[in-house]
Amino acid sequence: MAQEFHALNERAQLLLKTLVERYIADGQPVGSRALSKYSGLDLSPASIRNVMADLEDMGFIASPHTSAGRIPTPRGYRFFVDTLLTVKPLDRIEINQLEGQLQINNTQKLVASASHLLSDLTRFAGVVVTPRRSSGFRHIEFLKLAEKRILLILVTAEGDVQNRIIQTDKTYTPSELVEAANILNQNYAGCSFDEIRRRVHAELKQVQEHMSQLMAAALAAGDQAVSESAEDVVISGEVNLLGIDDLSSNMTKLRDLFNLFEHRSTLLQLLDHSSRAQGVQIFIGGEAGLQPLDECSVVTAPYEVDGKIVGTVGVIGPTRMAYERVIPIVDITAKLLSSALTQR
Amino acid sequence: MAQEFHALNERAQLLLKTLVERYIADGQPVGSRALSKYSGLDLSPASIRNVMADLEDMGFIASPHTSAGRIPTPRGYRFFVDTLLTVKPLDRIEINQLEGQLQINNTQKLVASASHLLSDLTRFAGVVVTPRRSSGFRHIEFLKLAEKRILLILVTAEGDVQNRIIQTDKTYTPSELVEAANILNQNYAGCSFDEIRRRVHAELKQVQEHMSQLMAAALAAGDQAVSESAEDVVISGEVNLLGIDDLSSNMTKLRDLFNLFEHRSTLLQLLDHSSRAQGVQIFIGGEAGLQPLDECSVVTAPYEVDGKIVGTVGVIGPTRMAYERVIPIVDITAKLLSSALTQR
DNA sequence: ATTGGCGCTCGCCCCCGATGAGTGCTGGCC
DNA sequence: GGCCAGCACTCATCGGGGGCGAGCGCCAAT
Repeated sequence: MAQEFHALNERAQLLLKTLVERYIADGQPVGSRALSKYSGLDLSPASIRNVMADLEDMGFIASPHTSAGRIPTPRGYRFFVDTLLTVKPLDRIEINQLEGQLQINNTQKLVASASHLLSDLTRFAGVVVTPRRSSGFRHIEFLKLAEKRILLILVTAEGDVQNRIIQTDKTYTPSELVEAANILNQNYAGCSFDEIRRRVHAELKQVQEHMSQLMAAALAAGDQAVSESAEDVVISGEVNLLGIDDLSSNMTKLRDLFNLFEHRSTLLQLLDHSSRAQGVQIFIGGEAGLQPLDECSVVTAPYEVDGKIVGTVGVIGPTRMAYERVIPIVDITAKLLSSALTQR
Repeated sequence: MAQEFHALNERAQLLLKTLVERYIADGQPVGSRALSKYSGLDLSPASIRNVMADLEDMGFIASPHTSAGRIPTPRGYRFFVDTLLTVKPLDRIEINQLEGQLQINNTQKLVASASHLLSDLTRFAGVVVTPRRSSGFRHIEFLKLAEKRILLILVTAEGDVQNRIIQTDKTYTPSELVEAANILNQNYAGCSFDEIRRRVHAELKQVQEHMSQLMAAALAAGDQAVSESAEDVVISGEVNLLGIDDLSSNMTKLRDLFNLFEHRSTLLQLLDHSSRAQGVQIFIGGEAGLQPLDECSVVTAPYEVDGKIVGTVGVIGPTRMAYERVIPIVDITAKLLSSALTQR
């Protein structure tokens, strides 16, 4: 009534805040009585109801049915996280503990342990988009496994190791393999495979026919190896979501959600989207445009190597999650991952 | 009454068989009327009921409540799969199709695709125990990533590639790294790390101090890399189990089940157990001694390399599964995997 | 502007009776 | 002795009806 349309006065904001907090804590629709008790304001339930009606008109809250309390709408959540939420950063000690949990054996394990960290801490699903790989290589090696079976080992510029088995027509001697690897390593380390292919053609006419065959195979394999695992999503702790009653009530929704987890590519789009911005981003409900995420929120943060964003970490949980806890966790994990990757 | 205690006459067997088949097909308790219709025998429901009472006394079937039909007990299932079931092997064409689905890039991918194959075909969860690795190595290599950061690449005897990053105290030159690798490759390829450690101590006193430091680090890393990923379980298609109403009715059980999937080691015990025997093995319900598998069956088969069993493939699904379909699938997958691994 | 009061709406729960599937038993028939 | 029609009985499921209680909107009084 007397409420302006989009502006929320202080009282309304405080009430919205406590309502969202209560709902996140309890999972029960919040009524005017409860709100008058917990808001700190000295108002009777009746007055509260007036404000609640306004909040409902403005689309911040809704009631699931006539005689229940109110619950936040997606828009209500959004306003909450954007302007009402106060996150307290983790203290130094906790951060140090987390740091110890990150395995730094190699990139794959590092990424996996970051994902586990997220899911363990939040008790939701943790997700990490693995670093985008450059298309060049740092080192290449051929190893003879058997007649006409060669193991190709390829170290990317980032220090990741790829490997695959090549079937050849011809039998190569170990020294031929070493020679081929040497040529590639000495002349073309750091180049993209496309470039190498062009230059090998142009510059190495003198290279013996069978050697160039081997190299072609290597390049093709390298191409594929790089493009295949170009970017991937690591998810862990999906199990945790089974315990969340917000989600597990709708069996079909739950299944859709888990199907989404198997469809890495769809998820990747969403998460990639977030790596354009800096800092923690939050997608509430279907904001991402994915139905299975109806009742979910995704909290993400990009991580970087040498100041360049290379991937995203995140948490997927119910919309009704303790944002003030999850946000700093995601934030810190991204930072820890950044620094762990930059060191190497 | 007139029924001998443990022996089932032909009629009883036929009825048990059709009962189990009907129940597997419908998921509904089977009553005497349905059984008299589908058994092929020309018997009235009343007569069927007599036999059913006997079957119940002997513990092969049970009724969930007074006025429902009967469902097989675990013991009933066991008898069914052991002596009543007729599996028809897949025909050549199907097998060839499957063979095409197995990626043979490298062992990890091969195992992963085998697991996917199983889950896709059965619409249950597919599981593969990765091959046990021998503790020796085929090839080792050090690569300098940065000052005091060395990438260790280790090719196992089976042709798998492991990698990890070593932090060193001292800065090594690339040629030192090559030299160290050469020493190891030329003298100790194929030996276990324990053995190498002893022999390096004894034989290479003359090796410079800092070199032996590097090697110690390498050996430690190698040890750990091998033992860490010594044996692992790859699961895929867990999602499929969410759709099975036998399982997803009990939310808590479902959660227990998914928790089991995260506890690889527990699962490993069960699956390892199966790799002692030859051919397809079936665990019905809690036969494995794991509560979460109450209403599940596990169908497994070992696979081999060069005639030696090295791992297990399997399917985890509801006890009420179409065994005559699942069994040949698991069987064939194990054989395909064996041959794919033996080739290399 | 705030608030106590009042009537109203609904979701939840429990009880109840009807329905129907399936059983066990009995007694007669071949 | 095996088979089977008939019958009484049990019990899960389903839909309807009533009581309960939470919470709301509105209004009149302060």
